[in-house]
Amino acid sequence: MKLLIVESPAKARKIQSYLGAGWQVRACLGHVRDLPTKDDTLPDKYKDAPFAKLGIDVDNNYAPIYVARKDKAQTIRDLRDAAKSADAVYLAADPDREGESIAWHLSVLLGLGKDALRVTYQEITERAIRQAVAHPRTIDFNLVAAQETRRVLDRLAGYGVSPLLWKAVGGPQSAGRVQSAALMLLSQREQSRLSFVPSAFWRVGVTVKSQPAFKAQVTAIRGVALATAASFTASGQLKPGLNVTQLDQEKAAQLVEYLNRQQAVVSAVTLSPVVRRPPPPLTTSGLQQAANAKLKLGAAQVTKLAQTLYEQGLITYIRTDSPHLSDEAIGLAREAVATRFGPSALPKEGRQYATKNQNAQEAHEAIRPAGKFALPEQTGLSGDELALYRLVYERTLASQMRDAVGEKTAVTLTAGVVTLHASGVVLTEKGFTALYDDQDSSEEEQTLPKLQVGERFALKDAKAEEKKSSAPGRFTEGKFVQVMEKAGIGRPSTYGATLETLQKRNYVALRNRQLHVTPLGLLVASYLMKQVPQLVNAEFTAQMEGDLDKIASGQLSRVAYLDTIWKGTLHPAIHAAKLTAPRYALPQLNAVLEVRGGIAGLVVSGQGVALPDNVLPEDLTAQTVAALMSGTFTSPKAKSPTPKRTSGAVSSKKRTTTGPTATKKSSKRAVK
DNA sequence: CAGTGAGCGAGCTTCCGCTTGACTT
Repeated sequence: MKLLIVESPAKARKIQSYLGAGWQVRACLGHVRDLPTKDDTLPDKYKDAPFAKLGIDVDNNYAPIYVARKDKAQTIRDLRDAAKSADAVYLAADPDREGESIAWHLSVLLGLGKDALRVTYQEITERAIRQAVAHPRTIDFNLVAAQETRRVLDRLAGYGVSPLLWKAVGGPQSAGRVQSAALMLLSQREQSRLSFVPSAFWRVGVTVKSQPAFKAQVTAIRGVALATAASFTASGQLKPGLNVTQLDQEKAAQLVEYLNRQQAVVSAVTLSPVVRRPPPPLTTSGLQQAANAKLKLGAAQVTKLAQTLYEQGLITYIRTDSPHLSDEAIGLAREAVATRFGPSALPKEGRQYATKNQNAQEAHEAIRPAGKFALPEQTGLSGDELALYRLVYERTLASQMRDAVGEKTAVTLTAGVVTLHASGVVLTEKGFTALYDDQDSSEEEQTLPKLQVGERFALKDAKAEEKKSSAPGRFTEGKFVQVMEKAGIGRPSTYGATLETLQKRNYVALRNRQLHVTPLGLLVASYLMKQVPQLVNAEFTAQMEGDLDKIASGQLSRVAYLDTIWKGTLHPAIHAAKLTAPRYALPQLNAVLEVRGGIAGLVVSGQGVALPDNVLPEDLTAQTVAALMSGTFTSPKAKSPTPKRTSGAVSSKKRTTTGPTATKKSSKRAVK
């Protein structure tokens, strides 16, 4: 009897069915050993070591203390028993950095030694599995070193910087390579919104009485362009060096009257082909984004639903960064498309998609229907589960369908001294959009008639409209998962957990499905930016990934790299960091955000007041600030009215606020 | 003398990434 150990139980069942008798396939459920946490009891030799809590002996080549994970005690016992009675043990954790590490930890726990048998495969088919077990290799210790470097760095950074926040901010705060970089991205967006000054401008549109009629916008007067949102800076000024006309209400009204008396002459018609490619098959971040946008589901809920679909064998593994489809999957998808839309809906060859993500590890396939591609209505699912399966199903099929093809028409018209523009798109071949449309349907483009240069039309219904430039929008959970992926922060298995941590710490809160940074979050981000800028820099992770690759290929030593980062950068910054409580000025309100004992407060002309739990920066206006200071403030809208759709991650722990005396009660450690 | 409350000081918090059930609310 041979024992094969994989990570996931679902995978184990599948592979067991391929290998059959003579093999026992078991799952280890991910990592089995880790650095100690405060709940772990250490081996006697480390009990009194000064680095026991940190779990890393920095002065001894950053040697980690590894302990068997408590939550895996039963799993480890089972695997040991199985290994004892096996003739050979094959370690088949996922083919990536973490998987190689898991294989090594297993080899230690099961006493398999340096020559333990390691196997990897890229897809789960009988042929691929048999091929893999026929050609085992040994563990790649450089790759294991790369993982250990990542783990050690994260512990050093997290346990090094978090205590600064305990002292400067108070309360159980936290910082880390991933959560703090994510908080910084959100905080920068919130700050640019806070400082944004909207600019008003007028736009004038008119209906052109052709057959059929269409709408055109005024773009210039006497050759000088009209101001648009893009003409203004974030501080509400016209961009320098820009020659534009800025209408006021009166001038806009004059223009409306002028246009209604004019005829327009077509002065230019530009036709250009439009080709839209289908979106790629789903990855974890793509699923989060699509389910959030189309089904209004929160990150935690998408994960939960997708996990149940995975466990029912309806879709493939849900934590992946690869859009790759196996040949078998492409065949099944093409078959399903042909059945539904006929063979003409398919391109000659199957489509394969490459990842755009530099940090992708590509240990798993894209998220797609598993097995025989059950039709959504045949799955027996209902509600959100059905909707999510349908999304996966349709995105997979769409990725194999033909491009949507059409033509874009752009028209310029002249009406006296006024220049007008109109454009329209006509799809001549619907392609994949017959099944899945990823364009926002609210931005539907109009259809223009065939027009000739020199044609003349009357105008009617001119309308002037005041518009305002708007600040960059906040992120939804789905959108932000994509931002994290693009920045290389976090992994498919942690995007959701990072969002939960930020909410649990009360740095970030969801309102109307948008991620807001809380006052506390602004203060923490501003403190970290000032004292430990290296940690909040999104580039930090990207560079780390490059260096980990060098360690994995043997070009860089683990100790040399950790010395550069820890002794050269992070440790000096932590050592020099000031422990003063952060402040955040709100100049428009003549107010300052401060923090005492982990609770954000507002100070106006020497008077301080603690902010209630659910007050967000967007709530802080002259009126609310006055109400807060006079004690007549009532909390903004209570919890979201549709709790089913919220992520479920929001901490509901009640804080007792200390009222208007919070500032007076300043503790000395927050000052010194 | 017992009960109360202000004031002080000690002890605590934390990271990221891989996987699911086994727990309680």
